[in-house]
Amino acid sequence: MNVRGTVAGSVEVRTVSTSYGESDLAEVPVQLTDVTSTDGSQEACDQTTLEASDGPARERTAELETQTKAELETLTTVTITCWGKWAESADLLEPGMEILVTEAEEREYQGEQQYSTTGDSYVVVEPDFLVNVTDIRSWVECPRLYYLNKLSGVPLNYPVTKGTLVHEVFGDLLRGQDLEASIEERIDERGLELGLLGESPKSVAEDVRQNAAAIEGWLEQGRLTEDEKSGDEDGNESFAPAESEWRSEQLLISETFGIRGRADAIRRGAPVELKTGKNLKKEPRFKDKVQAACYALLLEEHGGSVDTGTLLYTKNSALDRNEETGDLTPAKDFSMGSGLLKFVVRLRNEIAAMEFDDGVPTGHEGNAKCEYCFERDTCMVVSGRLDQESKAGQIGTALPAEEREYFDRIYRAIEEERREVHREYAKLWEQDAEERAEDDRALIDLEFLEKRELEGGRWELRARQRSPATSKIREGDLVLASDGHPVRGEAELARIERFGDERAERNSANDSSGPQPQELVLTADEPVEVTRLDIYPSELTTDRLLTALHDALLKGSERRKDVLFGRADPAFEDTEEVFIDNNERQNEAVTKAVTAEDCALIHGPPGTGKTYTIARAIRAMVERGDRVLLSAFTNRAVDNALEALREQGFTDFIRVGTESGVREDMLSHRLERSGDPEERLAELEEAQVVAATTATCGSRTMKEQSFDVALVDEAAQLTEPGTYAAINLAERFALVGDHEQLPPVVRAENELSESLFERLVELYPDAGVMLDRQYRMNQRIQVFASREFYDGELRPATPEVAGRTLEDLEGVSQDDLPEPLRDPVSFVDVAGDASQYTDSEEAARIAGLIETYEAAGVERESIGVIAPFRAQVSEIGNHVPSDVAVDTVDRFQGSSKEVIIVSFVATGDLEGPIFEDYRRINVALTRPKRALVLVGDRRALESDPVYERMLEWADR
DNA sequence: GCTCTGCGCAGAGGA
Repeated sequence: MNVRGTVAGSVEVRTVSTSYGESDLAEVPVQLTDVTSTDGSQEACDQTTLEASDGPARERTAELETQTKAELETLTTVTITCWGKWAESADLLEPGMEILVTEAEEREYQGEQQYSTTGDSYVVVEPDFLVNVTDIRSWVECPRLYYLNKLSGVPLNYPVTKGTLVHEVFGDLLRGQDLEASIEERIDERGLELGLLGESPKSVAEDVRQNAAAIEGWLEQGRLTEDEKSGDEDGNESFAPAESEWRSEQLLISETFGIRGRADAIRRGAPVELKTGKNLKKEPRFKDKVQAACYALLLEEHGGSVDTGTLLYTKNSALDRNEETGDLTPAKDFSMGSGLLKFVVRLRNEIAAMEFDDGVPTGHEGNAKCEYCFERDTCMVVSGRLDQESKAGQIGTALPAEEREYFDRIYRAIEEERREVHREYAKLWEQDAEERAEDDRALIDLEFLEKRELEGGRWELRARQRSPATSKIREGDLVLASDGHPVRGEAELARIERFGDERAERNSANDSSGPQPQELVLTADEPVEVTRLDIYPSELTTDRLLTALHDALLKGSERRKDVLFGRADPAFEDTEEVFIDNNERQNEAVTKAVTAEDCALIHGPPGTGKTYTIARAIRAMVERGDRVLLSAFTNRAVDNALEALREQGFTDFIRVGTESGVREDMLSHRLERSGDPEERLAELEEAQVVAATTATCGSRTMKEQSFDVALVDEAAQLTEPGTYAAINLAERFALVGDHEQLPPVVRAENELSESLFERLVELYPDAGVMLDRQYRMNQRIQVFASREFYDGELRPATPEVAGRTLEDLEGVSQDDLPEPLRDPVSFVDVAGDASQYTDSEEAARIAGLIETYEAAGVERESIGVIAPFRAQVSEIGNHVPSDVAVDTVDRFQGSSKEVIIVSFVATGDLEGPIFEDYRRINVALTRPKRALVLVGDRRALESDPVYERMLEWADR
């Protein structure tokens, strides 16, 4: 049986003598959460064990969860005895951690129920924490390596790029591709990367060819022996291996062992790992064996039974005949006993236990000799700066206490975010399909339509929704495509190429028959018969935040840090130049941005011409000879700023980003990754202005770039390390934002929810400027936001803006509106229904309001509806025509409409963070130009002072 | 409980 629970006390480890001799054991007090029988017959297929574990045991878990804390404390804890080497893993446990023991034995001892490990058992610490195979690999070599990779990332270097290329070509060969065609294509794809490395396609191709020769020879050899066995003599020219024998690059997740990774290849169910190094020894390198053993464990959970692995060292050639063995091939087969597999799980447990604590790791070295280590310098610098003990020694001086304290704090906060990502992974198997679909994290019950092999051996897969459903899955996303279950079934990492059938979209645009079932087109390495798609959680963002923090604190200039830590005031040059002559604050903002020697802060309330100001500042910087990085949290903001630049006649910029992220009208400026290395490099390096999201600024490519100035928009929506990702690349920086609007989106409540922008604005009021004239709202609309959020400083830029009404629009007559709606701000009292996140009465009333405005001549496209919850957004969507924009507050930020209707979904009380955060209401109320209608329950709104003032303003 | 954008995924390796 499998036993799972939460550690409820301290673990006792001791040595006892048994009939087999001395043995270690650890006694772990555990509060059981799950006991699953595994003694089913051998024939039992995966599906039945699956159902068994979803049955009574799950119900018991649910029962436990609903019990009160007090009740839980009185529950009896049981003892799990971990024998032998498992005592080492048990010794890592701390109260609160989760433990899973497979194939455990149950017995009664002195009236107490006990469990213990058996010879077939595995002990898994924190099983929900998925550890990467490559992390286990570096951990076994030296735990410091694991930290260093995590903290500072792996920079661009040729050996790594070459290794990647050889792997890609290997995969192509397995998929039956022609060698030369594959090499050419793969090198072309990495044009930009090779350009940055200063490599020519010709020499790289030669390198790859040499490595590939070893692979081809080996594949050919394997094919011959297979042919002999099967008597097949069809003389097939291609090296394409028999389909059933091989599988390339499979992503595997183990919910039992808490491991995930992608195997290079699988041959007859056993892992094959490719290494582009040379190894003339008889045995594979130990860390390589460990890596292969990880994949073996993963494959075993997916129904295989694995006892061998193969390592392919492609630098070995026939000339390198091994002295000892006479071995001619680059391949080394080795057997994997249960001892190795268990050792691997214990390594994995060490990482999982260490990551349970989210503090900065101190790190300890393995037995490897530091003098041979390629990471030695980085290792010494990190130990020196963080004042950690190091066998290799330390370089540099330790960070001052306040910086060290800050580093620790932000490190923890980022790790908390990472943990949230891990919780998302766990949900892949903890939630059932319906729950995931309800959470918008999966599309289920898809109808598989067809698969089509593409050139290059990949597959195009098509599926269709049986009924319309919403999800967070979008075009360009990477998803887990499965035939039913993302972890237990056949699953493959796939990219969403197209989402939505064009025909269906066109048909639904003009009727209100509601949403149509959508058609999906995906691409993947293998032809999965897709019936379900799950969002694939990614740690990429947290990884990049961590390296941005590392770079800012450990590698950043002292002057920069003096400013960040409040030890030196930002300095500015003098200038008499006037950049904008009709708006004093905008001119001051551009002046500050251009003359800043450290940093400038531009506070831009709604409609104050932020984007225009940014574009003007960039042009002025370029004129002074500066190379400028333009960045923002979202793609939309980056493209908006570029659009403003283009409107001002400036087009010497390059947009770096993904094809699906960059807006269509900016795609012509997008830097392609593929092509001629020198051309790509020139495009990037010769651009005066480079624009990318902050996430992209943390990419390997962008980290190779340097700038004079970084200008960051939407800075109030960025976490501190998120901001560093951009400003680390530049000497000076200017942040533009509004901390009275939406804060950063973070999963966990922590330090990351305050932006660097906000902190610096408070720290250095003199380095900042607030734009105070807005070009959007009728004066009456603007009053409340100005008073409530901007100390009354916000005012209309011109009399025209102050006095704008619907009457100015062509074909609109205010006389056709009912009296209350003639005022630019009005309130509609709706008693509302009792549901929590929707309100159908409000929705119906809003539909009526839209008809009223339409009757008065207002076009549907000029009207927007804002609701606090997505549920209400779709409720309203069911009531109103599809050409009226209906969205959440968050997604409306940055845009505006002539008429805005706000649905408050407020009945009874106003509890809930959505309403507590007044910044949200600021955003909602400042979207309209000419008319604002508030729809909600007066009594509920009056219960809060801010909303009460809002009503007074609307009532006037 | 609710809001939710990004990112070539994971891994590629030098003696």
